Amino acid sequence: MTEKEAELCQHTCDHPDVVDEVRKAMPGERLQKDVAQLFKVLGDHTRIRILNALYRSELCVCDLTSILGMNQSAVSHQLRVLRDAKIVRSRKQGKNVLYSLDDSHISDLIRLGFEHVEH
Amino acid sequence: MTEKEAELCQHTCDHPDVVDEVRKAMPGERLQKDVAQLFKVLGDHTRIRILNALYRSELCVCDLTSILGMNQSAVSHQLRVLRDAKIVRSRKQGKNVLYSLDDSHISDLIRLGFEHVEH
DNA sequence: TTATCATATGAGTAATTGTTCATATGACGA
DNA sequence: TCGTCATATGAACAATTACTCATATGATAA
Repeated sequence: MTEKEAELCQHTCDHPDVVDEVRKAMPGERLQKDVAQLFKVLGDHTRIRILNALYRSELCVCDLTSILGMNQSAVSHQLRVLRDAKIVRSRKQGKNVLYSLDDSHISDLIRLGFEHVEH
Repeated sequence: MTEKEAELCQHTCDHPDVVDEVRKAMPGERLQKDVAQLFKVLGDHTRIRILNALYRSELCVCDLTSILGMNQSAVSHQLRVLRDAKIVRSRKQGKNVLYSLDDSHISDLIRLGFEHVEH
């Protein structure tokens, strides 16, 4: 739809003032993109399983591989996504790399997600 | 990785007991899939923008089309995704269909998401 | 050093997804 | 009834993504 069409649409609608108000109250695009990105990273079965495991304990890649019953490469790839999103952090310990949740906000988010789904 | 390899991996790792504990404490697969699905639906820029708009007011498709500056078909498609996920609900009013957030849990989730991103 | 183990990563691929275009549905006013 | 408006939906397409395979890195042990 072109901008002109959207404009027209606004005029014909029932609540042009509400629309204007909402438009002004909308958060910035950057912020909304970041939030969408955060949820997108949380929105994957494998990654949710990883986070549930890390919610209980700091674990190495090998532990996670075993817990999830997946191949090590797949787990590492997903850990990278989680690390890039600053949802988990890692530290080296000898040959192993130990992962843990980065932030308590994340646990809250996941908990709330489970609460919602469980009704 | 085969199951046998995963098994082997567990033995070589530093914390086989922790791994066992975590494995037992993991939520059911169904539940984890549902949570991942919920976050996945929230994890899209357009849908987050729709939810932010509806957070302020009940709105018809036309209002949303105008606020987002997108074509009507795209908005309708995303509303369907949100409706299927029971994140928004709709009611008819004459020619229009009015959408609103379905549940306060959802507002909480989104608010938490923004709080996290804003640091 | 060399062999082995834990982890990371690039390429390739199949599946999913968001948007557009065209069209359908269904309600209202003339 | 007819035309118009608001919304919904199917098909097509481009972009993204999760996984696998093969290989690289980097640390430890012999």
